[in-house]
Amino acid sequence: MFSKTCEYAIKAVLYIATAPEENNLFSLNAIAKAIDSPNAYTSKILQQLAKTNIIQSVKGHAGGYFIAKNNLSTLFLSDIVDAIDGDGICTSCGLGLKQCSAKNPCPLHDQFMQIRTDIKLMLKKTSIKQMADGISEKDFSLKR
Amino acid sequence: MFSKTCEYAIKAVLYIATAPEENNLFSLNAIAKAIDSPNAYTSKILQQLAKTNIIQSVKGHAGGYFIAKNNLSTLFLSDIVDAIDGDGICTSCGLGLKQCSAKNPCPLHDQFMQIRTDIKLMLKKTSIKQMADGISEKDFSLKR
DNA sequence: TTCAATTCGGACAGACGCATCCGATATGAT
DNA sequence: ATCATATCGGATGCGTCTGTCCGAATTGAA
Repeated sequence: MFSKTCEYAIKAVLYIATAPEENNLFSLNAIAKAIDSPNAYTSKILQQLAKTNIIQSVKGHAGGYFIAKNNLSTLFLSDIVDAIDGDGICTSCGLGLKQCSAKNPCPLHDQFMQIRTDIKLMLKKTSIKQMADGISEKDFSLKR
Repeated sequence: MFSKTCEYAIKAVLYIATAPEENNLFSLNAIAKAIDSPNAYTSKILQQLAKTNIIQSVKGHAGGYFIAKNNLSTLFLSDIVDAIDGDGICTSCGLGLKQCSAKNPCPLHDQFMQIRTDIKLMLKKTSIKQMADGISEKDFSLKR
């Protein structure tokens, strides 16, 4: 469904979003450990998320990553997926045809239309904050 | 959604399934041309489909590939996807967690459950024969 | 029998996603 | 100032999926 990079990104954002207080910082090491991801690779992903303003970074001594509180309330799963994998999962043809459309449909077009619509809707309405709150409540796992 | 290999496989099977008469043979070259796929690579995929009995092959001069008529009526999209990509698309966790389940769910588990169920159902009930019939009628494209 | 057409099967090449390494840069503490 | 602790950014390596090459095997036709 998602690329491995995107899976790491989602887990990282969810973990950062569990911060109980505003502007609570998490270091790269803490994040990578919490989501059981390779340290160096996770660094790249966090940089990418910072560049697209999904998370914020603080450089230097005692630095780390956090999510601005005003961002958190408007942050959805779709934002992360778009930033990392793009929106191909919701738009591209099931057979990989570039000219596939409602007017010029591939044989699978109708079958996939509904699925893609459902995925798009799910990503759009799944709030990061809501999921992060669920983690602290129910001890959801971000590892294994 | 699917691997490129799987996309080629689906297109190839759909093309072969458009045969108007029983046991109508298509050569590798004809298939690759019809679905706009690399010749040599398509060969590998057709071998794989033949090994899993989704299609049948005839070796030697004037050989080629065909689908046994009694197979065609019971052949569904899920058969091809299972043979090439496996059933991970319908079963594996959205975050790539191996121990994710209803008892021990990841934060995305509930959201993905419905999507995966829908995909599985769609693949299971989408008949190759039915789609192939649609191709001859409406001039669906298997290229571009 | 010989030849041409075709699938089969193994080895190899290329591209891209995944992952690592290391120096540069930034920042707070001593 | 100097140092320790972080993130940043470029270069590089690895593995898998995608794709190619070529000879072997099979079959029908001349």
